[in-house]
Amino acid sequence: MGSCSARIEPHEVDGHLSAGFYGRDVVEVAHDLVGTWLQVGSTGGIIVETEAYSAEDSASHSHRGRTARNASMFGPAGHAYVYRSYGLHWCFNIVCLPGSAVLVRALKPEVGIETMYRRRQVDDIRKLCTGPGRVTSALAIDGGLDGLPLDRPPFLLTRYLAAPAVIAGPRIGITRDVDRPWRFGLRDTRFISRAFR
DNA sequence: GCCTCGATTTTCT
DNA sequence: GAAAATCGAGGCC
Repeated sequence: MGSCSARIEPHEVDGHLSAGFYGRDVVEVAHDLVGTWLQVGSTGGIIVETEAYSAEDSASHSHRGRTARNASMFGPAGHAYVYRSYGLHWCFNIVCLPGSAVLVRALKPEVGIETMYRRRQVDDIRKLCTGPGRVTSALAIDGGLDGLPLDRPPFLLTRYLAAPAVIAGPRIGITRDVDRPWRFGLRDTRFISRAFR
């Protein structure tokens, strides 16, 4: 049988990004997610900032193995990992290879903007989805969505910008492995949580 | 604009 | 007991 022929995994199915897209090196996926469309229910926008966290990375929740909180990081690629940060905020991640995930840090708001203003209680569009805790607040993401697949409602993740200009730099808010340039951002946008150096 | 501080869950020492 | 992949408010310049 012809088991030696390479099989090309499609990265999109009916417009949705698929398991073949997510099940790659987390740094590549974090880079490639910049410029994609993320929608949850009626709210969403363009992903403009991400960070990669891998299994061999001491800044990652998965570094010391599986716990109740991080179990979704060891589940299927293309599912959500949602965790509580600093006891208050939720953070939304996209699971890649086992023990790795991409943190979504910022969106450019595009749809459901009035709903997002109502949820966020702010008057500045840059405070809607600029920052990981703000993204989950605006899109109503909480622990109830932890572990769910991203290729069906309430999620919608699709390619959007054709050839986004992506820049890279060190991650934010971590104390270990601080020098890895695993934060990615869209170059020409004001919806980034902090400037790249 | 900058800085400091406090809220609260999860994990580790 | 303390630190962590954060945010918003209040004080100051």
